[in-house]
Amino acid sequence: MNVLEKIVSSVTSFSKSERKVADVILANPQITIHSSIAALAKMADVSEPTVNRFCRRLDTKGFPDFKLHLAQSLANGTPYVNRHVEEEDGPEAYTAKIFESTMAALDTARQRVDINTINRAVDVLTQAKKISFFGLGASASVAHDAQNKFFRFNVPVVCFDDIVMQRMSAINSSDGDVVVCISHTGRTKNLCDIAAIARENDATVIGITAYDSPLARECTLVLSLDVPEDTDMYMPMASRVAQLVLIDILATGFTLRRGSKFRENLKKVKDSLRGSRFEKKDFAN
Amino acid sequence: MNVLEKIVSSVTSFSKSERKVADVILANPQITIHSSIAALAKMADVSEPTVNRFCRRLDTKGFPDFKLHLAQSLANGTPYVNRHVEEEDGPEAYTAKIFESTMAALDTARQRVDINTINRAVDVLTQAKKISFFGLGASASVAHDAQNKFFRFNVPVVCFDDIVMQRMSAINSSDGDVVVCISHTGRTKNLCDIAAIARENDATVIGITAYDSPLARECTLVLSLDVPEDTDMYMPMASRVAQLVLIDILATGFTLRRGSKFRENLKKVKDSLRGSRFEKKDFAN
DNA sequence: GTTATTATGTAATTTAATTACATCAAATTG
DNA sequence: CAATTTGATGTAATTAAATTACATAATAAC
Repeated sequence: MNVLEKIVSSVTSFSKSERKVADVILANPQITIHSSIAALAKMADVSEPTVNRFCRRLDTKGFPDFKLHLAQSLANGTPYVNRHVEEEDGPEAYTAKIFESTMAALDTARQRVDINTINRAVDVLTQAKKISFFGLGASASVAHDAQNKFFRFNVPVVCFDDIVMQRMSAINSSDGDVVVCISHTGRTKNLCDIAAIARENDATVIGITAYDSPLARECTLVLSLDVPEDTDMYMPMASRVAQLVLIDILATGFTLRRGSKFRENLKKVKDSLRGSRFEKKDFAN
Repeated sequence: MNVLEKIVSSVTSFSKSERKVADVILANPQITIHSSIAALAKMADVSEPTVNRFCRRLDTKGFPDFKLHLAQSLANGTPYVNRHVEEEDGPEAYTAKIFESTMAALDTARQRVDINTINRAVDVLTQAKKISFFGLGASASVAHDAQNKFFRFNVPVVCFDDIVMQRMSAINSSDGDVVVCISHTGRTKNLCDIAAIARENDATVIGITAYDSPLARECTLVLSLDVPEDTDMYMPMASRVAQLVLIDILATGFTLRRGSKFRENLKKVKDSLRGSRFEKKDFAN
């Protein structure tokens, strides 16, 4: 266990002043390693020996040694601890926490995702006559993003965030069509209906959703992420980022399957933007 | 480039004594980080100031700072490197690479983001009469996502991905309105226009875009991320994830600024979904 | 309410690192 | 080849940083 994790895990056993030190260090680890013990003590509003004692408590020889350990922890790609945002957090604290818990979520997702299913999903997608992305609420923007990626592949892609359009589209689907339903919880009734309708019409249904959810049961293929979500904020955050990365992975798999000459296609799409953009050189100095 | 690599690469430019120091450090890096400057000087059979000068030559502040850098170098290969996807990668390989480079991008973004600007952006947003999110292409889905977050706060929020609607909306804006323009490159002409128009009409314009881009120049406040993007795929991936996390941060800052009773509001919004969802207990086993 | 224990801070001490300066070695020039 | 300059290196003094020892305050136990 590295020092940062150690601090987080033993935060309860700290005294009041040590807690202050821990908070400051966790909020600004980068700054800490470039600070003297005096500077850190001042930031935490404690005395220098308190900082020193804090270091010893974490089994380091002293402050300089502690900084060494801390530097190594930070270099190790940082421990992605899922720390919850709290009422009294300042901008530094909540910014760091959100970045970290998002990274922690991606780390979990990476470990849990089933490569086999991804591969099968890519299979299905590359052979699709038409691809539809459906999501509601926060998942709607993930669906949009997916459309933005897949339309480049010269495959008919649709994306609806309107439940009526989704229904109509699902009813019209047929063999060879792929419908991707996106929902973190997998418990949105309307979307479950869509999945069921699409399947009745012989479409292949891929669910980006929770394993063992009502939606999952309606799907041909389930890409489950099972990312822990900080529900204190009542907003989907990390889960949606994980979904997007999954979309990236599917899109990447798609292009790789199609081979290198297909990549030129993508370049053409990107190049088509040229006229609508300011050239980079105009602003070089 | 980390310090160890730097030592190796600049070994030719060292003086005789500096060379001795380099040799000792490269031979015993682990020992070095736990040695004093005196001990190291003795090992290398040079004077202490020589060691100090050696450290400075490597662009560190001094010996302790050098040890810090060395410690980070030794803390073995940052696990989250931005590895590019290659033609012959199988599903495992590209899945891992995309997860990793996304995490690496977030890590960079976290280090580069300016907390002060975030704080000011939150300030501006909490005081807004109306908030508009504008993006085009891949950034459009980020704008949608932002709308999905901010509409919960009981503030008028609009989001357009249609350039005509954006224009009309921007012209209608006035003092107290906040317009958030999202663009990775910051070089999309249409969006720069929108920002300019909004500013002419006294709106505050926040840009989530590249620092020192044409768009950035039109903005009141610039939230720059500067995330490295794998352009081989010709699709925005990591940059867009970083933008989303930034939106999460702004939304979180917003709710924290509004205090705890405001959080109950969010809960209400979430609870409103109850009827449209299958209850969890129905499926617990 | 008193005592013991732990936590924290102040001031002194020690240790480490840096600076300023002196000396030496090598290179360059007349 | 001697003289001068430049750069490299070391010595000693100085400054900065960290640690220790001790005192005081807070807390818990009796």
